[in-house]
Amino acid sequence: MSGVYDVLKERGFVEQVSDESKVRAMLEKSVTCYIGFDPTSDSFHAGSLVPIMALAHMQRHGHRVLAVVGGGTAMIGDPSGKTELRQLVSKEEIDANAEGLKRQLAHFLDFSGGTAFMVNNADWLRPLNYIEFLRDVGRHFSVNKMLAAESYRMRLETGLNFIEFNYMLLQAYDYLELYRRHGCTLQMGGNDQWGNILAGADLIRRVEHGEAEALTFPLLTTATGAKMGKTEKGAVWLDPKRTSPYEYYQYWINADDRDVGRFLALFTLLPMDEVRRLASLAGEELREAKEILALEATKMNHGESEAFKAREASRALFSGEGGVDESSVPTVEMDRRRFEEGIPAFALFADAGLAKTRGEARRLIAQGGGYVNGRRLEAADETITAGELRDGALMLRAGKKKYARVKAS
RNA sequence: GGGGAGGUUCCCGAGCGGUCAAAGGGAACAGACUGUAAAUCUGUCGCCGAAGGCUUCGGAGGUUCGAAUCCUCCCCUCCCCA
Repeated sequence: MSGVYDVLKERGFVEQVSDESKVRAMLEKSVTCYIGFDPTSDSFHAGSLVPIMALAHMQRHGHRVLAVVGGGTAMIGDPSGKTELRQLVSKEEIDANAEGLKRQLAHFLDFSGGTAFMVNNADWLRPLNYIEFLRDVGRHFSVNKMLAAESYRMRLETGLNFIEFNYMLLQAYDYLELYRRHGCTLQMGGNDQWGNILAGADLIRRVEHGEAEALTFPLLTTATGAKMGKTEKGAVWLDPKRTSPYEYYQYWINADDRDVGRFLALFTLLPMDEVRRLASLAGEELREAKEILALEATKMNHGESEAFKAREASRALFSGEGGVDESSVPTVEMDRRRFEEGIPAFALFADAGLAKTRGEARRLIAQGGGYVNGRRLEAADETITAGELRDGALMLRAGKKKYARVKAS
């Protein structure tokens, strides 16, 4: 169990720590740590992988980890790092979402051995009595201090309402409650949570005279400045129904050169020696590193067999045409009669999801970015007929990288 | 509660009675170049379409031959004062 701290540090997980030497010493023995997650959706996306991987490391090093879903706080909305009031979510939705999140966490954490737990802060937040809460918790908070906090300062310019202003108290109270219930002495989170986490550690000190620490992760952006886990098409979800393993794999293999080393360290469990070797590859060779990154990251989330399937599909599609295990490419079903009648290419692309509108599909094809079975289309209104079907399916390609298989049924 | 400034297409931001589907920038998409990377260059970037049509400028009404642009009411945001 020794050395998680160094592992986390070396792999790039550490942005700020409340007290480095204390935390390091604390982690020599088994501790209980927690990270809060927002149940505003029933799936995580790649942007949440840093905290998830951090928990995975902690558990692997013999610590107890708590994944806390903010069933209570999600009803408030955390203002940190946001410029606008967040959408409030209903209770029912939150509870259902929490279930989905737990299933995904189970790919990274082992919930069976009594060293990983999922708890919901709704359990203690919802029954709270306002008056008591103000007396017991509220009195420990200085408004002056809160206003000075980085997380609120930004919002002070655009406006912050009272409900959000309370978020810090609730999250601090979470930490206190977890300290009491589970002996939790380390809270981790994204760097935007720094203020909230410290507030919790502070509260524990004041109320329980206990010692609790804080550790934050860097907020990642890609080398081009994009948010981690976002693509033009939206978030990269961990849920295979929202982002297929193939697309997930593609997200990683498309990583910017400059991100490869960081990503290998953060999102795979490969030994750091290997990570460093891969990251030092230059030029075209770096593609090998990206392939490993994509494979390993996909394995973590979707398991080995899906990861290998995704790699095969990806290799086949990008190494020229030819035999592809087409089943791993996103597939859309379409009525066979439409092919028998003949379908205009632009309609086909739009309906297959490769373009949002028919107009966009027209443009795509007109600009030379539309392919059917590897043949570049000349005109957007070209008619595609059943004669083009191969084994009852068509392989469509939009631009260089987007594929879709259309199956006639 | 009083006073002021605003809400424009994904974002920022011009427009302030016709020439506006709406400048400019960013993002995004396609092509060329490449290594499924970046950078660069070119093109595209409301919806349907062959022409042409249709729906947009916070919401609802109104004035006008004609409104994103003028008027009325409403909603929302920010600032100053209470």
